[in-house]
Amino acid sequence: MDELNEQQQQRLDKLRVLEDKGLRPFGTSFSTTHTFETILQTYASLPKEELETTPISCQVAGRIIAMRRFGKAAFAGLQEEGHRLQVYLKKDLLGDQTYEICQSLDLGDWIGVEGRLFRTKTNELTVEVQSLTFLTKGLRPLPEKWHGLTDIETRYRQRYVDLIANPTVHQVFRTRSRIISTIRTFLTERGFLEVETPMMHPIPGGAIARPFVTHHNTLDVDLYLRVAPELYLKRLIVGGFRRVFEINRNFRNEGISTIHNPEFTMLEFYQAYADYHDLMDLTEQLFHQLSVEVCGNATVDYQGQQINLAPPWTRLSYFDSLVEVGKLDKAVLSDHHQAIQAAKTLGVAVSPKASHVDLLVSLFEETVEPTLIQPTFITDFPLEISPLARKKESNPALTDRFELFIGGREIANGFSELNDPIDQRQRFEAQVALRDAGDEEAHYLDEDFVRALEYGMPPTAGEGIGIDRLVMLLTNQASIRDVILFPQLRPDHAS
RNA sequence: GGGUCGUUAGCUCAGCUGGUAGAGCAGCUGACUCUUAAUCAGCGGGCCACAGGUUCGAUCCCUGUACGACCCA
Repeated sequence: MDELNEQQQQRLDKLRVLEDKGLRPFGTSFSTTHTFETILQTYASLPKEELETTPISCQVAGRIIAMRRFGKAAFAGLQEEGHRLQVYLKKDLLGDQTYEICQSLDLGDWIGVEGRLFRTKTNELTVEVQSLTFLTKGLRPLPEKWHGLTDIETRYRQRYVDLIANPTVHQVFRTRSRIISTIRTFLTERGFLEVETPMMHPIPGGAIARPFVTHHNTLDVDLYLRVAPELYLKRLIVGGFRRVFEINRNFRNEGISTIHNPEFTMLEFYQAYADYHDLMDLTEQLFHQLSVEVCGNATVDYQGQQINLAPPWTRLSYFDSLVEVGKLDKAVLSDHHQAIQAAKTLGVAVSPKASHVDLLVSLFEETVEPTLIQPTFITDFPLEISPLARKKESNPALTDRFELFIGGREIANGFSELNDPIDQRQRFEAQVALRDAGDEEAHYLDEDFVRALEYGMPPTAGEGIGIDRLVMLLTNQASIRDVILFPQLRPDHAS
């Protein structure tokens, strides 16, 4: 423990005083009749007179976050689950002994109270306390009441303090939970089965990304934290599940930014007999429903931009987007030297090893992606960067794939799955060649996955949706760290 | 990895060209039985992120380190 400051010492002293009075500073249980939320909802509009003629008793508990004392009476603000309720402590109702305890209460302490609801002169719904139970002593002072806790580093490192001091933060994480449960219901209602597949993979696969490595001692093998569940979910389609989904963590050993956390939550779902068009339709429905149910409107404000999630959304092919949105010369699409020139003109860094498709990817990220504010499906991605997607019948250099962009960033990725094991093996081999040439993000050859496809996977479409970025959009948060309870930070050696 | 900025009381922040530090809230003591940024009177509280350097003297100038934010790769 750190060296105690003055206020911590005073709180420890008060704890001893409570003990001397025979009270437990860290209590056991307390039964409540209401949550603050139900009280505030149920009685919000009940007038003063009615509360007096038909008294309502309640037993509630919360953390003290405000205290205004008047000698022989006091008002305390309690907080529970991000909601606030005032209680009135009066000496002649509580008795001398209990009131003495009230006088030593600190901001941060937890108490339970029993009493009657009334409205004050200023009409605030308040509990007039008849008896008080001390629940837990808080040994550290709370942040300040006006500004709360604003230091970003402390907010992330000590999220518990952030949640106490900033009710809007509390609200963001409640909304996050609502978003995820709405997604579960949406998919379950449509016949999708929720499954759990391994987080530790002997061969990392399913995405182009660098994995984290760990070691299993008894088996004496290296295992990789998964970069995506894709290859396991498709094995389940092979096994005969018609529609499956998984909402869980992926781990990618990459940099940290306002839109990247090393562990992040991904929804992946797979639907047999469907193609990528079906999934674009389904995605429009899902996002529209989420927006209406969670935000109350099909249009959401994201960082000052109005984003309309009502379908239908723009659908535009990858190549067309480079020309129409990115304003690049059409020759760039086919001519390597033109592409290099375009990159240089735009100031995009060009590796001498970069293939033509690598250049197009960079040009897309530079000229197209940031401009896609309204929901847009970009379709028909090049084969080389889509090693798990089905070839387009009309053009085998492309795939039946889409990515969804909203607010200038990628939010989802889906495609008609490649179910031809012979083609899949060739694609893996091309990836292995890239890996041998030094590309650490390229795929490994997963023999067991190819074997699964050899047993026959029905035509299937699959999609992944980045849950954290979706939550950012629907809660209007600028940084991924504001939608992840405990974002990854460098270890803090000071504490 | 590079650049810019930041780190001062429990919290939020001031601190001028270098002379060993201030406010508000919170805390403590006292007054007050309908306050809600309660009010009034008084009082405490600091390794100025850390380590060096320059200087008679450093929160302040210089170098480095740690952590964070933003931008770039």
